[in-house]
Amino acid sequence: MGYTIGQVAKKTGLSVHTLRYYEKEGLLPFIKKNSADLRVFSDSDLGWLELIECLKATGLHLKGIKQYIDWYIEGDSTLQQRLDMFKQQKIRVEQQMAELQKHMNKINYKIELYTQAVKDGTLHPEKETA
Amino acid sequence: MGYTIGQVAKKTGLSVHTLRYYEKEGLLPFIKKNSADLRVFSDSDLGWLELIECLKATGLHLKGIKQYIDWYIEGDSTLQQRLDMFKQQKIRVEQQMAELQKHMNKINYKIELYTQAVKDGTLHPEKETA
DNA sequence: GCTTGACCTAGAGTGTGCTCTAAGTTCTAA
DNA sequence: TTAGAACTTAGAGCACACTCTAGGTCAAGC
Repeated sequence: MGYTIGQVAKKTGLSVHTLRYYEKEGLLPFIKKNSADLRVFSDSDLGWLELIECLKATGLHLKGIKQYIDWYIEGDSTLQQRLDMFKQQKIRVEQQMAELQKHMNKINYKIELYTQAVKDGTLHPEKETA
Repeated sequence: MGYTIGQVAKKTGLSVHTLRYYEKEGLLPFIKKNSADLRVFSDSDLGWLELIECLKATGLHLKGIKQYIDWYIEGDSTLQQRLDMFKQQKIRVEQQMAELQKHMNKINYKIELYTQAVKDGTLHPEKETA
């Protein structure tokens, strides 16, 4: 229930530099410091890091994540904005999934093409535009 | 069957700057120049741009895309490398899809949470780590 | 013949997200 | 009590992928 920055770095795969950078950017406003001025991460902070990772991986920039956290801090008056943000993010993820499926189809086609080409020892039809 | 850089920019949504940059980086080695030194893009070049987009969107850096194009230029002796690259890329896309599904689940949970919170006018349980 | 617009090259500048360095403090353990 | 590891801040540096600027060419239309 209390982790050092090094422990959190190991747990999350982020570097200690990145964790400090996130804090500086206002993405981790709930971290405490102990008497020796060392950061003490709680389980809740780990939860925030997971959420940051989720929003980042789905295309939100740190600025957008900060906006969400600022809304969170502001309290119940921003519930609608936060809901809207998640709804917007859901739409993005759906688009990303559709895009990814299209890319997968193209890659599968290439794998077929090149599997045959390796068998033949040559790539004949050059269907690069497929 | 012959497009100016401006026409290709409109078609693809890339800027003319980006297209020139891609060429400079060796990603478009098949583009011709006409007598006035203007680039002439062919349909095949548009196909290459689609492939570049596909590889970029699935996590390959321009350097990796260049590697593929260099292999392509090198000819049949690199068929196996190119096949391996596409297989590797397929694995990446599968991972990305799984990740994206996890993120979608988290976002859906948040949408439920905040939909209820907006109804209630307040967010009680603070299940940020869910 | 002159303006406009699209193109050209070379190279500088920008935004994002880290990543590292320097100089210093604090804790642990031999 | 002293070495070493882990932490601190402030700020510089870096990689990537653009993005823009300056200065110039060229073709078409008024």
